[in-house]
Amino acid sequence: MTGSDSRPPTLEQVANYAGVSRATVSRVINGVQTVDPELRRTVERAIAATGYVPNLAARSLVTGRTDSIALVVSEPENRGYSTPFLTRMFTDPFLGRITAGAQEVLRPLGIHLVIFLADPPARPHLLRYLRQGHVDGALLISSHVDDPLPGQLVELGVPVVLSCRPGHPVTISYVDVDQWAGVRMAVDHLARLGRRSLATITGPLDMPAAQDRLAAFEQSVRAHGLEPRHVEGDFTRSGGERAARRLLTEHADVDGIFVANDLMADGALRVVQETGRKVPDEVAVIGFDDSTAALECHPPLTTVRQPVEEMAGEMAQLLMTRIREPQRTPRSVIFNPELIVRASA
Amino acid sequence: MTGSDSRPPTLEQVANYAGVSRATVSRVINGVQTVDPELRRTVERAIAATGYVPNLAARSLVTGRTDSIALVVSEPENRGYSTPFLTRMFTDPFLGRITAGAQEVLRPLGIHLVIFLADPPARPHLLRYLRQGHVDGALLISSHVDDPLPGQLVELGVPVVLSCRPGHPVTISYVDVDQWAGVRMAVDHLARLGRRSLATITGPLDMPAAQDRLAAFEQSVRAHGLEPRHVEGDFTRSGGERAARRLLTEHADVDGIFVANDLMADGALRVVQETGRKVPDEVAVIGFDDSTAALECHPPLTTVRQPVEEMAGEMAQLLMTRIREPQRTPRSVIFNPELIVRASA
DNA sequence: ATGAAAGCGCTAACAC
DNA sequence: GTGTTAGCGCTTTCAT
Repeated sequence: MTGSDSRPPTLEQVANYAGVSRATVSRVINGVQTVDPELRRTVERAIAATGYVPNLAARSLVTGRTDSIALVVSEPENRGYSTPFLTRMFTDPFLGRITAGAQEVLRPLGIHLVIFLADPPARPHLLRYLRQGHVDGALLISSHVDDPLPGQLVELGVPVVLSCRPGHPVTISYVDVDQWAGVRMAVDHLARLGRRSLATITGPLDMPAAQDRLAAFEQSVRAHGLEPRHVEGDFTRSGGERAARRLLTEHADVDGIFVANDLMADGALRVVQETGRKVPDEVAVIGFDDSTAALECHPPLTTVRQPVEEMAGEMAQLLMTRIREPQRTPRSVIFNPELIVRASA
Repeated sequence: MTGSDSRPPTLEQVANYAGVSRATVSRVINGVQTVDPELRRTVERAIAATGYVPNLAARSLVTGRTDSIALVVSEPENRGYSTPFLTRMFTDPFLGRITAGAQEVLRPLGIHLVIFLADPPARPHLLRYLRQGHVDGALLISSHVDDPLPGQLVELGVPVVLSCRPGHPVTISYVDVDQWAGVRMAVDHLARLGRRSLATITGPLDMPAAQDRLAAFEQSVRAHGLEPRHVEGDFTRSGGERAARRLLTEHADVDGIFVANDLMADGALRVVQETGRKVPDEVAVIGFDDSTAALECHPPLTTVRQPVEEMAGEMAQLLMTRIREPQRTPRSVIFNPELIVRASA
């Protein structure tokens, strides 16, 4: 059946071929148990012979479901990043872990995960895409504090789960790591190593995660009777280099640095060593994430582990229950971080 | 209209609201010109008032189109990579450039681009997804030589364009860079610098692009009367480090290295310098891609530029014409590379 | 320029 | 356990 027929075979054609009704074929396709085993085999042969594939649009029109959900990575506006959005997304192992974790949960459910990268010019498309019912719901990653997307989606009635605490209060499920606990672990570790001149390289301070980590850093450092310092970075490797350079210039005496993600920590590590300082003896460095980048650092990076895969899996689960029971009030889940000690601190 | 109605408004409801027929509303929605301007405004008001959004499934059922295409990144089997597929995909800036280039073309056409990462466990899902008509066609990235996916898709009648020369001859459009020309530029440059002991770090040798670059390297080096050497890498940064370590052990006299992509070149650069060799004076290093990673290398990387964004744009264009005119024979387009000289060679 | 009506391919009641 | 039937929401002839 090397289909040169202009149109693909339909349920009806399969039914005719098998000498049964459309309903029976439909039942076989959908795995309904109440079908005579013999008839089922007849139908299955007919399906194979005709090369039949269900038409999704038709099914979706009647069921109202699409069995696919979107993983949306959104950036509300172009800030002064040196690297374009798409490059950043495809340079940080973070997204890969999210995808893997979500797929793990979705795959057994027969749900497709489609990835959607929404930089500013893509946003109108994204909204259309989601409103049109291409997907049953969305996992939303990122979110600068003033990202309007979460609100818009809720208003549109699209089931959504966020990847971290929303910037503004919205009635919405989210999953996050206990940022404060994680940062405190890092700071305590630095203090335990006897470091007294502590600084942090932050993420973009318009992102909730970056804000949380900075606030937690400052409080934890003060709790040790020390004076916190910080430089703003942008979560990229080269941003980490730049920030470290600035930090070492402004505060040459720093002996412990908490970097808000592993990618920047990698960059910072390089710069610290280029300036002739030994890691970890003269300057200890701790990252955040425990992504693959942490292992590729020289020396291997001590870092605060986020269970990203698990978190993404939980997001998927929250979303599925939200899709199934839209009126239930949103739940959120906070995960525990863990300090992974390697060679950099 | 904060829709607490269980079902979203339909065309019919808009028509009733506006006091016209469904056909007229449909025309307004689809921008058909033959509509009285006044009526059009009435309809537009009705659309706004009801908060109407077209139902994609219904439209798609009748038009047979979905106005979205998939960007599929496929890996046929798990080879012995040290890094998992998803991590690799989200660590190499390559995919981001592909996405950007494709979006550039697709966006003005109102076509959505959805990304689909297909590691081995996801493949059955992918096939179902594509067969079911979720998308009008697919841009297929990657392809190990024995990837069955291109063939399967062609057989299924899914319009496809490949990102590089297919491993096996298939009647299929593809876009590629002139690998031979690019590699020759790199080798000629090394020779011009007086390097006589040349080696290459290759990609996984089951990928056509890696094979092409190795073959081209060997021929170009021999053309200079020199003896080519090679070590197999895996296109990742840490793979580049490992390969470079092996290379320097086996051939301590190497003074020029062509690395099959920028990411591995970054790793190689690090290792070369760790062993006390100066770059470029003692060892010259040239990469391939001219991705953002090239600029972040220390020193900045001399590399062979692939116009990835343009190539992806061309892929999108080829795919769209293939979708519109399925019977036309597939066309392929080869792009010219360019040597970007920076500090590493 | 507008409306009426015929499906697109499928699922889900409902009858048998 | 199987078939019949009524739509799902939209586009698109075909009349008017």
